[in-house]
Amino acid sequence: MSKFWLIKSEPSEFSIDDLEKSKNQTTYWDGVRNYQARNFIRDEMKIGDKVLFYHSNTEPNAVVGICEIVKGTYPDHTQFDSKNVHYDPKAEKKNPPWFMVDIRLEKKFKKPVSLEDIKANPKLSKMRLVQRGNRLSVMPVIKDEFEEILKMGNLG
DNA sequence: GCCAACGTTGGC
DNA sequence: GCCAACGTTGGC
Repeated sequence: MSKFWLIKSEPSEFSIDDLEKSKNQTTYWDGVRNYQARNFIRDEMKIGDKVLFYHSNTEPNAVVGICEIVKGTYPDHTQFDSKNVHYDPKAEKKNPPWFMVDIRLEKKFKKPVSLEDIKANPKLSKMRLVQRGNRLSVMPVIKDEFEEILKMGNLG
């Protein structure tokens, strides 16, 4: 039974177009440095899970595509790389704190589903994305919400 | 650019 | 373990 997720990225850092241009339209999802998000990645994300790709801090903020997890959780190598912005000097190789998965682009929305549209849809009012003070870059989404967003993006 | 809402850090 | 100070996220 696969699960559903939403992951955020600032398009200036890594956009869905960057993912589209990546080899095999696949990338590793590095740089998560929040324990709650880490727990989702480490403990719950599985190959075959579906992921909404969300652009944050941009105009418009929107879900821009769907991805699939194609490689399960493994240590995020950037935590050990002192030249990387995500370097964590406290990370120990024997017991790495940070993990990542690989995602592959499945579909890019022709019409992105904007945050505004999501907020306007009562069926989506319980999504963590629209709840107060939410700052998680990785969050679970329930099946009904996932399918509703697909419909809104004309992919249902 | 502002700032609310968090998470993290570190002194005690 | 408390909590003030600080840093970050991310919508607006």
